[in-house]
Amino acid sequence: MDFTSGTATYPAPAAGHLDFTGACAPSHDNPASQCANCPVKVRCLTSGTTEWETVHFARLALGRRRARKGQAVYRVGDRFLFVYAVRFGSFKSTIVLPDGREQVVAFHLPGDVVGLDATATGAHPTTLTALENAEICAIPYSQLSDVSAESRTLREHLVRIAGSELVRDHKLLALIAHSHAEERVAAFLVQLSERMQERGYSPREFNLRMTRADIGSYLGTTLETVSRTLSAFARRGIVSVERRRIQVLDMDALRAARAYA
Amino acid sequence: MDFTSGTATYPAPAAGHLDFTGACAPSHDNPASQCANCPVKVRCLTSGTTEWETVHFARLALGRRRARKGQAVYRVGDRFLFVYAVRFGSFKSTIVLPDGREQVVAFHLPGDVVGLDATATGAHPTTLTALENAEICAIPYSQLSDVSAESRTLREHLVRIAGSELVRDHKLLALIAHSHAEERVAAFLVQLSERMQERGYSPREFNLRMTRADIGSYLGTTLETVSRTLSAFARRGIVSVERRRIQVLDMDALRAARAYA
DNA sequence: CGTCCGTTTGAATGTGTTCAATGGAAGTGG
DNA sequence: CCACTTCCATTGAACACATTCAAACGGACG
Repeated sequence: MDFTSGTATYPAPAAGHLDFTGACAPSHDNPASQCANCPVKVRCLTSGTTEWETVHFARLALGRRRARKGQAVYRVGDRFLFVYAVRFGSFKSTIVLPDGREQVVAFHLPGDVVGLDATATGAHPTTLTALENAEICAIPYSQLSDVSAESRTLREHLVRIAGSELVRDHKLLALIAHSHAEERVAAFLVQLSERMQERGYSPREFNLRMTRADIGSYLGTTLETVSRTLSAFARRGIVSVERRRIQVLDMDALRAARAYA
Repeated sequence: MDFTSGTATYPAPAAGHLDFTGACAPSHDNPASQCANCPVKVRCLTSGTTEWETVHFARLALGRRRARKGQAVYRVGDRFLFVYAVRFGSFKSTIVLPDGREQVVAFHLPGDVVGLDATATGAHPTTLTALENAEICAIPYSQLSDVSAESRTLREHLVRIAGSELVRDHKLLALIAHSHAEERVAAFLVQLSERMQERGYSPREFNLRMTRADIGSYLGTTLETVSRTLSAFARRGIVSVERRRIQVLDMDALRAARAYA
């Protein structure tokens, strides 16, 4: 994680997007220019579209929104109007259990497109909460649907985003259903490490932006178990844990510990 | 389940579709007539489309396929060419764990549309296996994408199908992550009961078409625990269990036992 | 400077797993 | 058509793992 501080040691994306307090207009920019400069465009909706298609895409009335740590972009039950793309910062998606507790179902990093699950009912089934100060791009879904009529790439990309989420959910399901706490935490760290690397950050050193409770909820255990497991990994020299700062000392051992893809 | 035998006691769909050995052509029917007569069309892709859109939909080269109990329609890694709609019978979707074991991620009933998760990579991430003799409709995805360019309803329906799956997965995730075995089994039975009712069958009496091992895998527990839990419910008079035949004797108690939506 | 939140660690408890054996149903092949 | 085989389900007992309850520590923030 750690998308706001400048701790990336790997070839980081142009540092401009880290400027949380920057002077960019907060909403309804021209999407063509907005997307052209967006550091995460390769992961976003426009990925793979031709120039011709980008013209159509430019018709979208995109809006940027900032979210402070702990703030919700949308909540369970909110009317579905926008799909969102993370520009920088990180988020968690949670559902509300019948007893009122929260269950984390996903963590989102820059470039992730979020909210398509709301197409099921027209209302958001999840709450999207910022884990740190962050910025997100709001894309009107009805307009997106219009534009996708004229672009096969975009049309299929929309379904592919949902499909990718399904694949991830199934892997998570398998992880929770058939592995022990240690394997879950290892898998979580490896997954995070890989996602960091994909975004140009170090896969071996990063900050967790979520609490132990969030991780525990996501992995189907308790915060105590997460804490104990991290300590155990540290004791064995696999990682170094210092509050939320994680250093992977032995990636092979970590991968071996997860026993899951 | 029990979609092949004639045990439905509720207003059942026209019995014609139960004719597994019927004389219907095995593939490449005219979709217009095929869909018009399909007993599950209200749940399928054409749901909500106007007559005008149905004309476009008729361009699709649909193909029917039969699957015997235990046969796979597609396997992990197979190239993604078709989306499938269950006509009758039931299926399970499984992923393969690194150690070779199988993990059930979904059960499918008539009208369910399956396979969109393959859009993520162009290859199927799951194996689709028939739990009984069944029939399924194969829809070429590229053609579907073409047609959806001209129908907003179909376009959004495609995304909605994936979105609905996401919502179900998240609920399953929460169930496995934060509840005990008894609640999981109760939730499974209630969910199945509701899906039976939606399809015009009795919500209080049905056959499980999957093994205890399948249920256990799906619920993140073992077959022994499933068996024990069912026995416990039977002992308390909540259900009657006779091999795979389930009778819900006290639906309120069953709903209360799950403590989950 | 004080409070609160998040994290770590300990100890006891309980739930589900694992290993094992049995019984029965269904399907196969002679 | 019967016998055999195989798969599926049930139940028991010992064990292991994670949860729960509890306390203490440290950092962050007002």
